[in-house]
Amino acid sequence: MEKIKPVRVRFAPSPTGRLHLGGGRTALYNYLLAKKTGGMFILRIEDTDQKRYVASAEKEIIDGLHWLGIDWQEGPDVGGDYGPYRQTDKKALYRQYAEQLIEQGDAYYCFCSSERLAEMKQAQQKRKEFPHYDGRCRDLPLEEARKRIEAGEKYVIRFKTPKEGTTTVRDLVRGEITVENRTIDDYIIVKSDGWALYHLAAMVDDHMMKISHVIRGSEWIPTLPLHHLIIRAFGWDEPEWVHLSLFLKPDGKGKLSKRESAELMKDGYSIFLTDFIELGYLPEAVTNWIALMGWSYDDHTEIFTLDELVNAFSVDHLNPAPAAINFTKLDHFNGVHIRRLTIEDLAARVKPFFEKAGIDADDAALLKIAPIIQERMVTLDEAVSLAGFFFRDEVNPKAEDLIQKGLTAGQCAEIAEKSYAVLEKLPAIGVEVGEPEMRALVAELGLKPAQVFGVLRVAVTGQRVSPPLFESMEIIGKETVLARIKKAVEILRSNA
RNA sequence: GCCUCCAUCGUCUAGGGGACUAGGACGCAACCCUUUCAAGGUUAAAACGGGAGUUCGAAUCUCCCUGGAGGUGCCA
Repeated sequence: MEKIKPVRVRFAPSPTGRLHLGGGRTALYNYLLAKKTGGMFILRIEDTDQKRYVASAEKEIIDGLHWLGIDWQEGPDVGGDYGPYRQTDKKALYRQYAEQLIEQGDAYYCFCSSERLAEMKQAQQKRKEFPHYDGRCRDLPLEEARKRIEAGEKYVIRFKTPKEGTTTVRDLVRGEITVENRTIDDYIIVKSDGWALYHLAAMVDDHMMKISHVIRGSEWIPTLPLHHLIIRAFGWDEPEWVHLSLFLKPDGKGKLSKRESAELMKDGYSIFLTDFIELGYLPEAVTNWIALMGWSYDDHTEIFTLDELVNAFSVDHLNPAPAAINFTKLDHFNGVHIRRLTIEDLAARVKPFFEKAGIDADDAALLKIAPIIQERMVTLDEAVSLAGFFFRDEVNPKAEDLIQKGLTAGQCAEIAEKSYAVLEKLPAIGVEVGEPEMRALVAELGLKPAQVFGVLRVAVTGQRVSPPLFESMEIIGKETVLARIKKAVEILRSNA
């Protein structure tokens, strides 16, 4: 196996909202590459946009990442040697770098008002030109600009992109990306409020934090040449660029957006990472699922733990094509990972869902129930609908459920009564003692097993679909089982 | 509109000029197992967007078209 150099990578979300699936995957891949190469994974908060800042977002991002099992060696919460890790703590620093660019002639002050800019843009659109700054302030003498600033005029700082030739940047998943320089706008890098924009701040940070690989979403490809030009203007080393494919809506039409998320929640899905907790998904499953969208290992391996992912991960198996997310596949992964859990683990993970449903489920019982519901669950919350009857004092079966196909209420009542008689004589009810006796009864009555056991199942569990009957009865205990059968008989009689 | 990226079953994908009769997974269908529901097992249906070219040979390389996506903010 080839020896890979330790990387320094970063996940740099902006705290403007909730962490979604795409962000989670970007963070995951960064983490995976760092772990795999014995490198460093850094969390950086890009909060220079004061207007869109959401106070709770940083915590949500951290919680979501931790839930997936991702941790970092440097970040706003854990510190590190290359901080600060929050961009709002570095305003003056970005400013200083912007000034350097101006001194070098790679950037300039621009005094154009937003009104003029808007008009200009409109005119350009009319002429079917690509929208770009027309360069009015581009060649303003620096002295004059400084005087205007002293006089109190408002200004921004723009990067001076070359207007001739082409720029080529190499992306590790797509190869070379070439654009004509005239199509790269003179982007604003410092706003009139003095704050640096992403294009400047992120490049400064990546350089100062010695980032070796920038793994980010492909929505950054259009500005990649700009970033390349900025780095080159400073004379810095360029990181390796890795642009990840986008996540598309399940129908493949357009990228994920918040609009649809409310709709999704109704179906038990979400695009926000932390929602999956209450939806009953395992972090193992979500990780496995998102890891396999845009990346693959070989032509048949699909089930991975986080550690296995670390081992298997490689940037050259990244796929440039956008991927439509597929929630039914998530369901599949969740089922697989639930079945991989130990009984103790499953019991512990299912417990909060019982609590939320107002059911006081004790650990001992949970441990007994876990094995018989394990292979029947897709999501953890289903444990409640599947096994709630174990904990309820009473069960209220519906007559229509009690009555089996091809039988009358009276016949079913009789089945229940005869079953009661058989079970009553037993010292206890379970798979060993109980099932043989009941099978004998089935033969004696000349009925199908499904009919007899069907009556019993609904009587004891209150539902048509349940975990295995005799295992269930064993856990419930003889006394309760008999009481429930008795009640079922009453229900059937009154419906006869 | 303009710029850029992308293109294999419905979806996620394997594929790197001959090993392709295009493989796996989800989902779907059938069957087996079965007291329900699952899980499991077996099987089936299902794709190289179109056209040129390069080559003895193209899903793989090139070009064009088409389609899709992203960007086009004093957001990130």
